[in-house]
Amino acid sequence: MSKSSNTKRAILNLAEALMQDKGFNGFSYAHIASELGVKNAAIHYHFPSKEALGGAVVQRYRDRFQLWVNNPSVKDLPPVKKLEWFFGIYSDMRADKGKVCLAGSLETEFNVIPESLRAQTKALTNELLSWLAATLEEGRRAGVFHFTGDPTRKASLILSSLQGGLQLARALGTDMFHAVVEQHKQDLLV
Amino acid sequence: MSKSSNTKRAILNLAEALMQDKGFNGFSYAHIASELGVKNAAIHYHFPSKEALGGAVVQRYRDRFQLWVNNPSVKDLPPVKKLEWFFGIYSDMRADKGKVCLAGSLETEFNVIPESLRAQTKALTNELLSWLAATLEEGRRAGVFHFTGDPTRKASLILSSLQGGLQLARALGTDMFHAVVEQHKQDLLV
DNA sequence: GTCTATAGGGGGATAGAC
DNA sequence: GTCTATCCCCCTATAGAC
Repeated sequence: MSKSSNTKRAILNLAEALMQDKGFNGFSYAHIASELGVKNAAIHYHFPSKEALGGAVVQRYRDRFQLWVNNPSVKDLPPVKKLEWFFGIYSDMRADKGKVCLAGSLETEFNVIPESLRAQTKALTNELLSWLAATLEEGRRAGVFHFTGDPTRKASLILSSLQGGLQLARALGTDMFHAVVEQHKQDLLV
Repeated sequence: MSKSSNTKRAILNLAEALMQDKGFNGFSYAHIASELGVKNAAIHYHFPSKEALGGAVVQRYRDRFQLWVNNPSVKDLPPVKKLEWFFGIYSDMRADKGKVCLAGSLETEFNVIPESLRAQTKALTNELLSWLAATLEEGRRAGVFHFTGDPTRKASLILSSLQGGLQLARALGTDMFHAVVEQHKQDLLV
């Protein structure tokens, strides 16, 4: 039972890392198996199909984000600190072997992944965007963020640039990603 | 000879569309062959390997962009119109079956494509960013664009958000992409 | 829970006829 | 230039032993 949980969690961890590194269609059961020192079939025992494995990865990713934003250590932060925390998530991905955002990876592969994963991708993206829009609105009302128009519109700009920035950094280097973050701070806080 | 050119060009066109739709590792020679009504081997005659095909697609894409920006019909445009033209390229991709930017697609697959394609991706991204930065600087000097900091920094924000915006739109709809563009116009022109 | 063994399909690529 | 035929590899997935 505890051994089961360990393997299952290890598979999830590796699958998540691989999806952010190579994409859903860019890794195989063999990658995970060899890394974990088990055989192909062992993975199928825990996750009957690759589609199920991918779905579990995204579901856990979503749950983790909701857990974070509902935790007082984030929820009670002032808007500026909340945003810095959010930017930090993406900076950490970049620092962690040049990973990209899971949502961005799945959106790029949108037309070559199973329908259930597309649905998971939509849900994840919605949740990221909703939280960001709410945070921007909160900050503008508090007078610390400055932007015009609908908060959701500004949120879509920021979210898309963080996604795209992590990708851009693969071609042009980490500085490119930090430039995106710094420019947002300039634009919002001035 | 003319028949050769026709087939070769048709392969390039289809491969480019497929890379923007499904990614480099998301399409196969079989896709192209069946669509064109030829056999697998015919494609290998024109492009010895998939790597060569992908490289030719990106090279043509780069050449086309350089041709555009050096043409008087774009080169002589005022900065605001230049930027609108650039945004229009991405809007057209979105309208064309939800394609994403070729650079973004390749960056997401960066760790699962051949080295020669990675080099092509870097070159393409550099060229897009350089042109955008120069245009932003030109507009700021002319007093029509308003932003603070290095033009390349602002350019990296805009480019990454266009890339990411096309991807976001796959999950949340076309409005999400237009929101990104509109927000940029607000931010720059106010 | 994990193994061996294998099925069954799709992928890129090549040889040689036409 | 395009075809048929085929090779070989990697993939996901399953059956049944341990």
